[in-house]
Amino acid sequence: MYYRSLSGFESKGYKTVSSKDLAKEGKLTPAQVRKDLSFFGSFGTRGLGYPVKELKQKIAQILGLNRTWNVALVGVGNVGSALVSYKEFPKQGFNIKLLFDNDQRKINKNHKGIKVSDVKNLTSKLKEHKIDMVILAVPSSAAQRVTDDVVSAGVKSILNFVPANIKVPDDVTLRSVNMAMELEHLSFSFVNKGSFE
Amino acid sequence: MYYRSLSGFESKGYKTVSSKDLAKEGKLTPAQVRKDLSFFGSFGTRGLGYPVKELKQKIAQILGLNRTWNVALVGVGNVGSALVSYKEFPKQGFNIKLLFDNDQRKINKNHKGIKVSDVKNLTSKLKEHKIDMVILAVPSSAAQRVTDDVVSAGVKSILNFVPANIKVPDDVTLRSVNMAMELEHLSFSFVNKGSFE
DNA sequence: TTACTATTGTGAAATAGTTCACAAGTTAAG
DNA sequence: CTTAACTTGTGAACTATTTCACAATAGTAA
Repeated sequence: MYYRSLSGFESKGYKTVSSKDLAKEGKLTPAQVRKDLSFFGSFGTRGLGYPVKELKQKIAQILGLNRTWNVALVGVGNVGSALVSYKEFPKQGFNIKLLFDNDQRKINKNHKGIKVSDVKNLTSKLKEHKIDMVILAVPSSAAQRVTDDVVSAGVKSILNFVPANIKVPDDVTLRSVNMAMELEHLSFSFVNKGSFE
Repeated sequence: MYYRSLSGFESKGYKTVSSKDLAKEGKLTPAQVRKDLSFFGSFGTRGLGYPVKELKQKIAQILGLNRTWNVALVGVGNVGSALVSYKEFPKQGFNIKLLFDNDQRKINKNHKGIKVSDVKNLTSKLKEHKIDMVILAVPSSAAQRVTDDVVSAGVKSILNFVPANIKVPDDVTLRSVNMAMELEHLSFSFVNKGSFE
């Protein structure tokens, strides 16, 4: 979030920003901002604030955005297709290099300039192309099976869009995005307006 | 998350589950599960556990899943198209009733059985069809403008897929999904493996 | 009935996270 | 040079969340 805010301040021509400025962007307190940043180091100057460019670069380094990542996507359905075209990914150094599906009608066809491979060759191709991260967008029924193959290829980072409870070993980072859950949040807030939240 | 776990236990034929069972599903402690549930009431039986069906129904009620919601989607691009076809939405009672775009080539065409309307008529149509929630999948540059129209139509719940910092009044619930941020999480974990986390 | 095992619900204790408040440093104006 | 306005970095205070631990039951078997 700070990274995105800083990009905004940078394009507005700011040379420095205060913790107060950053706080306003994300509904935080200035103290929170200072504590957050000070966890990683002492980037600001008393009386002046934080240097926008340098802080942005520091955060890029912390987030691992100052390199490129080889990403593979499994499941070229509705969600998968959308992600292939998602422009933010390459902008931040996440390059989708391989696509996989199990549908013969899709295999070997080009999809936004990338040839779709048979998911049967998943493990070998992931190794061969030195893939760092895998995005899962397969049907729920196939999710665990595909995940096991991805793990056996040595991939340590998985972004899961399947609404299923997937198990991975401790040394693998799994992050799940469940769009239905996001709408459930809204309906919860709606129903319980004022009570909890 | 509990709702999803309970669905799983239900289809496996469980009549009751313990806090221990539920904890295993979501990497929580049994104490956490009991505290979470007890916040909303006392649903279990000592010695026995929680009745799966009843607890699931209770959570559905808490989340607002025991009714249907009228949803509109603005921006029928890559992400928007994927969401229109997302099967989990109708399963949980979220029915996409209206689609909007500003591209003349898309307007009045059918998209998965729903006619795409001109975004010019957004406010009036949202009111007319009693829309409860709006999903935003427009380009960043249009996000705030569209949001303002949505708010002025009286919609109180917005799910935003645009990677931009959108402002809404306090009485409107805005939830944002930023897919690039999800990959940043993975790269952060990768780079800082073992250090923080 | 009794003994034993399972399991909830919940105060109390322990951890974790946030905000406060202020010394220390920076800039600008007179 | 002095004063005033800012603003960081960070212990200390405060607030919130999680875990512990145990009384209170429920089920089962002898």
